[in-house]
This record gives sequence, structure tokens and C-alpha cells, in this order.
Amino acid sequence: MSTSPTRKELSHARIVDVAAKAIRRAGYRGVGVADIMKEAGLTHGGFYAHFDSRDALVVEAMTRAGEENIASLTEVIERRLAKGGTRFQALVETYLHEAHMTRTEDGCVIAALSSEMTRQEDVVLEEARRRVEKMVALVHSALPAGADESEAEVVTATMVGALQLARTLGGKAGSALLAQTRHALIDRHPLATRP
Amino acid sequence: MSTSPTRKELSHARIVDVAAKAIRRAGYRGVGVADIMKEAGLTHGGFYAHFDSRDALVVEAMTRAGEENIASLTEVIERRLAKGGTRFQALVETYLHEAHMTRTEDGCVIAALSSEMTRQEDVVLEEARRRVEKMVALVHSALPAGADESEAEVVTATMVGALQLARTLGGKAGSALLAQTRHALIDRHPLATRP
DNA sequence: TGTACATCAGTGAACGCGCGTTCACTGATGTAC
DNA sequence: TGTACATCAGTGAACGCGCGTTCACTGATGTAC
Repeated sequence: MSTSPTRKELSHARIVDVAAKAIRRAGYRGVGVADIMKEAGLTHGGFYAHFDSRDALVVEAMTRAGEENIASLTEVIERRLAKGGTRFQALVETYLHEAHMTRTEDGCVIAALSSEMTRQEDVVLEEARRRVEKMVALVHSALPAGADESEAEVVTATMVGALQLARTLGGKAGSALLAQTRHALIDRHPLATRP
Repeated sequence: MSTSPTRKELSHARIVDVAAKAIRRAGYRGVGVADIMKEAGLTHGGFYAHFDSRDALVVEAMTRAGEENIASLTEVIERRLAKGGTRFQALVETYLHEAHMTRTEDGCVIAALSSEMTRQEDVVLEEARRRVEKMVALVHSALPAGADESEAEVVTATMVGALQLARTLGGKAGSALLAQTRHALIDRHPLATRP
């Protein structure tokens, strides 16, 4: 029995949504409190009625972005599974898709932020660790039964690294790198062909 | 016939050296001009006699850091080759070594900055691309003859991604992820066992 | 149903701080004769 | 070798701007009776 959200809860959710996109687009320090509030249709003065600090928002934004990623990947994997492909194939092809290279804002929060994670305050770093663990768990769930967690870690590292390098190179070079990585993971991976 | 460096050239090199460490430790925007100059034994006012802008320093710092990385990895690979191991093994074991996880400041400039690269000004992004290309070339040179560049791209992505995730997880979880990735690359890679 | 008041949610000005950049100036180094 | 002057390299104060945070205030929403 969930009550309908209050006016404040709606605003809160809107701010977090905006921030979840902003940190992926511009990085941890790329967008200011005032800009986020403005994009959420509010003024910056009200910010501290919602969050103790900017970092508190960043933590919520990471959670939100990460959960979005997981939900979206899970959905795609299930849909693909219904069509007859393997889960692993669906995961790799979705994560290393061209659209993911271009659309950072809606993409993987880990790929968007990983090289900055160790430089954040403890609360933020802790949430970052949770995000990595969740992503590894998702990859694990897409591997055939019998694969262990460490296998999922390597696959995750490869996908995250490839997406970042592809984004940096951009254009055709980036697309080529993505294609090569898809190929290496799907066609050469010892577990990929098992159901 | 190289002349001995002028006083100014020595200062310039010192500033770039400091910045090359600073951007890897703290990120593109993590350390200010004043701090860098101070660490180089100077005051901030003299900065613009050396560089047109902060970004101009960042470009030189990336070049410096990247060249250091290449020189250091090349040396380790050659030394290991003399002892009888394969180049590829030496590369992977060095790059994915625990020391590299801890010591960001002296480590791979790509792993330290990759998720921020697409957000930089054009000059900086262009140098970032050059760094990625050089790293891929280095990895390529460590693969057995016959491997092509695209193979090197995938290995590079895997190593960069693994180092970042390991740093984020930290401690034992980070070490374990590194170990797993070394294992996956060295023992399972189709090209790894060829001379 | 209507009025009176309390609480809620958001406003907008202001503060303090850090940072990139500029600039007039100074002491050191190098050159001309 | 010594003096006079120009150039070089660096100093330190100041400017302007953006950003996180605070706070007194206001209009809207909800509650009591």
C-alpha cells in the first residue's frame, strides 16, 4: 500500500533524475547544483531542503543511474532470450552497441565515471563500489550456468574498458573497436557458446 | 648536437613533470595551476610565460606521462624477454600488477583519465586519442607476430578496464580482480602461448 | 462549507572560497664594447 | 677584465568568475474547528 507521492517527493525524484543524467554527461564535477535545480524546474536555494550536501545528491544519482542501467539491460536480455539468442550475446551486443558509445547520458554509469571513482569522498566511493558489484552480478547472471563470478569480472572489465576507449577514439575508429570487442567476447569466449 | 638546456627549459620540464603526476593522481581538474607551480618550486605568476593556458600544460603533461608509460613498459618487456618469458606475459603481468593498482601517480595515464577524456577541450581530446593509439601500438608490439591491431585493441580495453575496476574495488577484491584478469589474458588467450 | 492558522516547499539574494588569468615590477643572467 | 645596459625568468598582488552553501522570507497546501 504505497501512498501517492507528495509534492516534495516528486521534486526530489526529478532532481535525482536530472543529476543521474548530468553526472554521466559531464562527470562528477561537471554540472553545478544551480544548473541541476534549474533543469528540474526549481531554483538553487531549495536544494538543501532535499539533500545534506552535493555529494549526497551524487550518491543518489549514481544509485538511480545504476538501477536504470540494470533494469534496461535485464529487459533487453530477457527480450532477446525470447527470440532465441543467448543471454551473453544479448548483453555484449547491447552494451557494446554504437548507441551506447554516443549516448553517454543514458549509458553505463561505471563507464562514464570509473577513472574518477577513487578520487571521490568515501560515501561516493562506497556507492561506486556497490555499482561495480551490481554490474558484475548482472554480467554473471548473463553467463551460462557454471561460470563463476571471477569470469564475470573479466568480461565486465573488458566491456567497460572497450566502451571508454571507443568513446575516446570516436567515429569509425571507435565503432571498429566496439565491433572487435564484440567479436572477441562472443565468438572467442570459452563460455559464450554454451546455452 | 644538443645544447645544454636553459634555466627556463629546466623549469618548464619540472612543471610538466609535476603536472604529469598531478593529473594522474587527481584527474584533469584535480590540481590547480598554483599548486603545480608551487610543487615545481615556483610561484603561480610565472605560469603563462611557459604555457598559453592550463589546457596547454595538460596536453604536455599527458604526452609526458604517456611516453613515460611506454618507456617503462618497453623496458620491462625487454628485460623479461631476456629471461625467457614471452613479451605478452611480461606486459600483462606488469600492467596488471598490484603496484600499478596502488600507484596511480606513476601509472597508465589512460587508466587514470579515460572516463574524462571525451569531456575535454579539443586539443586535450586529440592528445588523449594519440595516447590510446600509442598504447594499442605498444600492446600490438608485445603480441606474437601475426596478431593484428584489432586484437591489441581488445587486450588494451581489458587491461585498462580491469585496472580501473580494481582501483575502485580496492583491497582484496581489487587484487582478486587483477589476478583473474591476468589469468584470463595469459592462460586463455589464443595468442598468448605462441612465442 | 468556510474561516484561521500552522506547516510545507520553494525563492532569490548574499557569503566565502578557490581558481584561471593578467600585469606591473624586480632581481638575475647575458651581451656589447 | 670591468662597466653599462638589455633581456630573461620569476614574483606577488589583484581581478573576475563560478560554485557550494546559508538564510530570511513568501506563497501554497493542508488541518482544526
